[in-house]
Amino acid sequence: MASAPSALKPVASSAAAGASDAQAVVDAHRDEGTSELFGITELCKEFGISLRALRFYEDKGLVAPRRVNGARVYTRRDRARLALILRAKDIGSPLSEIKRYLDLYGDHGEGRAEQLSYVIQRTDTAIEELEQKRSQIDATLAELRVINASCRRHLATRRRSEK
Amino acid sequence: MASAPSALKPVASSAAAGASDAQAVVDAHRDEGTSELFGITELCKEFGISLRALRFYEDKGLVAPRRVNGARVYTRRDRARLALILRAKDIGSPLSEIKRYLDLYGDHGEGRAEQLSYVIQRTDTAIEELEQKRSQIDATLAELRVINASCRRHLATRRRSEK
DNA sequence: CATGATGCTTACGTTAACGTCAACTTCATT
DNA sequence: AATGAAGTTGACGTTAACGTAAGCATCATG
Repeated sequence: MASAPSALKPVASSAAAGASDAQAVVDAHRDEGTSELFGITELCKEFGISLRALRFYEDKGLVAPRRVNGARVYTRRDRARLALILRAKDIGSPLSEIKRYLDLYGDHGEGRAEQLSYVIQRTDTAIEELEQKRSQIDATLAELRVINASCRRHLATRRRSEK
Repeated sequence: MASAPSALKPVASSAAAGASDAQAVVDAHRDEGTSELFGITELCKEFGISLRALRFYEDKGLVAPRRVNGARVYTRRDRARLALILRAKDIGSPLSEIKRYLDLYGDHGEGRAEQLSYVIQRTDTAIEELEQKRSQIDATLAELRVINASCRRHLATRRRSEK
């Protein structure tokens, strides 16, 4: 709630125009496009985070940019991962969770059946957890609306009896 | 996401049977019922938190139980506050936020018009922020479902070509 | 070639949210 | 009176997520 404006841009939908946003994001993540590359400051500015933070995420193994003469070079995929990281953070997940979380976006399609069902399991539980969190938010929202309405009523009544 | 099962019980709806859950929670919070009292271990067990944690929340001014011979005694209101605190935590708000947040549940109805509109403002922005967070969760959910479905498809295809 | 600008690494500092101890006090029992 | 359970207050340790500062390499430019 105190989280910065968090410039979470739509990750520039890439693939088919018919694909849903979610599909696009997932695709973008898998895409190892060597095409567009980004520098660290570039990316940090775009997402409104500090250099230190991004390097920190790297230390934690959340992103792994290539190096060119020691300098970090980020691909579109790294950029997509970063977007996921920041969104997950805003949702309130700790980085430790996010790391395991990110693996899910990786290579569904290549692995053996065993790994596929593992991903299915993980996503299933992740979905459940998120749905729970969502319902918590809904409950809080409902209460806040009650308070808000109550205040507005009181205020209205007060104004009537004032003049 | 790593949050414990979080035994968030419905706070035992109190008032009119017609009132919504949200209304009941808000009412329960305002109710300074001297009736039911709780000890610290009792409350901690009920909500599945540590003694240290609850005392910590007190240090931070989130709850203010009465003292009887130095020992903490919690009212139903304190209990309701605790429920709100834990839910807000699960949502991902830091305690610092939660503190200001809790004031909203306090005394809408008594204050002067000035204070009423202040609460309205605060709730308005809080509602907006929560709605944003909610939509972030929705986006993530959508993506996870895409991944999940994709894996299931792959798995199905694999099984077909296996025999 | 000197000079920024940009980037890298190492290391220490910081805040939040507790956990863990240690050293009592209070209360109910034995 | 002694014991044990439950509670209290510090004080210190810890983990997460960075911020800040120091010192060094690289690269384009005047």
